Amino acid sequence: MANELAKAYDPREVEDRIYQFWLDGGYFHAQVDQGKKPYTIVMPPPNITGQLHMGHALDNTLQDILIRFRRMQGYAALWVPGTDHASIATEAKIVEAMRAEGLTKEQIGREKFLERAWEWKEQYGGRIVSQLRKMGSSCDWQRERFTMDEGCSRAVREVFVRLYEKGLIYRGERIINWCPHCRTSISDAEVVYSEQDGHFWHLRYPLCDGSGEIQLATTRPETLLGDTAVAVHPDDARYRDLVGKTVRLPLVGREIPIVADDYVEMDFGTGAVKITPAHDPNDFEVGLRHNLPVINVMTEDAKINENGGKYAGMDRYEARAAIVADLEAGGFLVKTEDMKHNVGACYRCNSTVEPRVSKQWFVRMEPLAKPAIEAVRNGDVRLIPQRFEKIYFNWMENIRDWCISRQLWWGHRIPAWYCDDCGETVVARSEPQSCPKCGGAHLHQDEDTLDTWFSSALWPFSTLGWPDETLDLKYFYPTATLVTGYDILFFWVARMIFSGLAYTDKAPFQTVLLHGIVRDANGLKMSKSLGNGVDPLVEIETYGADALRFTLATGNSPGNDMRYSPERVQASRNFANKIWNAARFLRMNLTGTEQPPHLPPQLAQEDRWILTKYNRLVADVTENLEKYELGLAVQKLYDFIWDVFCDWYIEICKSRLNGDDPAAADCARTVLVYVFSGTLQLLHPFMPFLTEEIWQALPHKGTSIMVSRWPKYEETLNFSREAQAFEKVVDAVRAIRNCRAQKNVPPSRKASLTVVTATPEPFREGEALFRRLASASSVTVCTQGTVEGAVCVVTDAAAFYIPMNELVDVAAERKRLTKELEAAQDDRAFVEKKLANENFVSRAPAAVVQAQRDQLAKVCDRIAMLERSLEELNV
RNA sequence: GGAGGCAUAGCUCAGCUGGUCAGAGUGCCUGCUUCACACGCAGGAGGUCGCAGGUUCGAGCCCCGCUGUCUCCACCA
Repeated sequence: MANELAKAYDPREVEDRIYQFWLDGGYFHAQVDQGKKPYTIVMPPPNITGQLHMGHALDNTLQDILIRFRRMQGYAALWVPGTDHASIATEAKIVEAMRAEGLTKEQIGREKFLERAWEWKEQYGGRIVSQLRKMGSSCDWQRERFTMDEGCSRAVREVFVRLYEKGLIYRGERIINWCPHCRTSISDAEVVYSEQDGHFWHLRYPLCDGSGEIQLATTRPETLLGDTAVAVHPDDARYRDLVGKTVRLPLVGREIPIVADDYVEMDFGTGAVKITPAHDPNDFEVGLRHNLPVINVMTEDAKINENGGKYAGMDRYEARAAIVADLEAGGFLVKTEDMKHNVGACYRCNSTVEPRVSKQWFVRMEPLAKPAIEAVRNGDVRLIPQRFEKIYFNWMENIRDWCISRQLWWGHRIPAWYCDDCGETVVARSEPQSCPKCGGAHLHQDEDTLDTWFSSALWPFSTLGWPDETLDLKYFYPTATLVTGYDILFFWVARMIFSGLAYTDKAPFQTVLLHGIVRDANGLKMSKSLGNGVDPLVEIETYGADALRFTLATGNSPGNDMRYSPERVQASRNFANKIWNAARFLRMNLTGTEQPPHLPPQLAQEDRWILTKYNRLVADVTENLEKYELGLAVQKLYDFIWDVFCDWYIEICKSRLNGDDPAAADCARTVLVYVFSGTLQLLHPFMPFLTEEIWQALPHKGTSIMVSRWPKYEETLNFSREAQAFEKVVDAVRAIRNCRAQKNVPPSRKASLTVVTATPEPFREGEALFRRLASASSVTVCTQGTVEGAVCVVTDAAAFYIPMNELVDVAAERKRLTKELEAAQDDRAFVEKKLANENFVSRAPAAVVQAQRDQLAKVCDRIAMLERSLEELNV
């Protein structure tokens, strides 16, 4: 504590210094140690273009809590950090930056573009990493990885080749989601649907034989240019005779068939559907079944192409308007309805996606999904909270093939080459020199790159050396826990699971801890466009990283969203300050010669009380952390530190510390340090900076709290009988304070105190406590007797007489005591009734019944004392 | 269309395997220049744990239904 006189904790003075101290000590680095058990977490790699937001802050806080906890428990705790190249997001940013210079990527070419991209990565890739340090993240920075570094890239090529060789990767003309703005395909998972106002245009298509027309409706009339059929349901009596006939496509003039397909819903619209195989996923399927031609009518940027006749060159919405106008003019438009419908948009740029047939690479999912489902079903991978398993199964069981090729430059280039001579496709780990089929020397590589998530899916093992059987991989893999938001369960978690199983034969992690989204104080999602995001770095600057971490860990249960409000961080900051001041108090009372604490043989009752409570805390916090109940653990620490240790134990110790018995003062000091430093250790995973700073200033062994040994529950510290006895004293102090407060007697006004009790020991020993905490000028403890004309306070264990004659209003006293008596009698009746219930006594566990009996005895004692007091008042 | 979450003090939320579980923070009220802390101390008010049933000796906690609310999946043109 460099600035130990400061009344308030100043995190800005502490945090960077402490972080550097940890770095210098090498405490973050984990290595293979056969004497230890491994505990591994791989960090969800943030995008290199990204900046730290509250989601990262939460995610990394939870991970750091777990990793620090396990490290202190003696595990070889490895937290692998890294960043993701985020192909589509990064490429978009670079393209945007180039536009400011008046350049397009096509102008400068692939090679130059990639140079720029790497420069960009060098410039900004470190930003988020340094922001993570501000959080106190104890990652092993020596192992920091990047999804496009040599090792990860090698893993990507290896996986691609293996899957291809197994027939699990194929290339084909299929309908995919196309983003006209990003100009690339995107996967199903990358499409975000939202309801929008639109129209439902009812059209008539005339039959070629002149015998009439068929009516149908569409929300996208511009796709009419690519229609190659009209479909009706095979059971639909209305259209049965029309199947096999042809219609003349309005505006285009093409003759197209009417086909029967049970994809059509008879009850919806007119029961007839125009079929555009090139621009609708369902129509594509229909097209396959009926061997329909596929006519692509759009360009990459969603303009009508040369197949669109006079509409060629128009933007899709422009064309829509023109076509509707022409249909109307041609008498083909029956009516226009308003209709809300779901429109898919690119999750990156929010442009409306255009389904489009194109040649792409796909991963065949079904064979991969099966073992991934099994791994979760049989418990090899556990999701927390468990309800996400259902969501996971639902997705995995209905999964479709994964489109993995992207028409982007920034990313892992697909390791496929095509022979210019014979057209052979060669998939290989490295560039082939000649065509294995025809021997030709001219090959060119596929232009596309892979979906970012293809490389992220390998993250748990590619970062540990896979495909090589490295020592790290053997020791640290499979990883223990994966911590991430439920929002990327499909994007990432699911894909890691099937990837791990497919390539390493092991599930990549045992437990997935899913957390929710951090929302603003009003419950809205934090977003750039709303401008309601709270910057974690600003919060750290204002309140400290520990306060931020504490806020994010508190009151948060797995899988649930949380709200972030300034009041909550302030409360956390106040808690940090409370701890700081407790430490100041200890420092002011230490002699400077203390050794790391050993407990003295002679303990006061309050020492046994606090040690018992502390010991319970050790057990509880440890258990909570092991069960991933981080929010419960931190709540218990808060309660113990503030309500038990500070408000009671420190106050109680002041008598001994300021008294004239040096042995008693030593004893108090020792227990204070013992309990406090142990508590700091328990709190360290949550508030690492503060706890380290204070721990260093207290008597301690070892170099850093973060590598100190996690406290253990000790049966020898469990003095439950004495602790219970002391609770009676605490209760008494509360009751006396309560009474004085009700009568508005200031603490400065002392009065003598007479305790009448059947169990005098704890009260005799607690004499000093009554003087200090209950404004007693003197304390007399006896087993019987009364004090006339005194205020009487009654607890379960004793009656307390405080003579303050001038304040005693006999009538008011009688009323108060009567009220208390009635309440106690109600309690007694309640418990008696319960105990009178045969079913309860016979069926409830013995301990529960006994607890009720004890309760009854207590209430009876209390009633007796209250009755006696009332009698005395009447004398 | 399918699945799920949430509904507990004015506000924000905890409450693990049913039995001192009716809690915390914040806000509010009343006192306090108590020698660590006003980012504090002491005391207090405030809830039929969404509604209606059921299981049980006993239910915020388990089951069924309903209402409100949020989310995810599917995508009927």
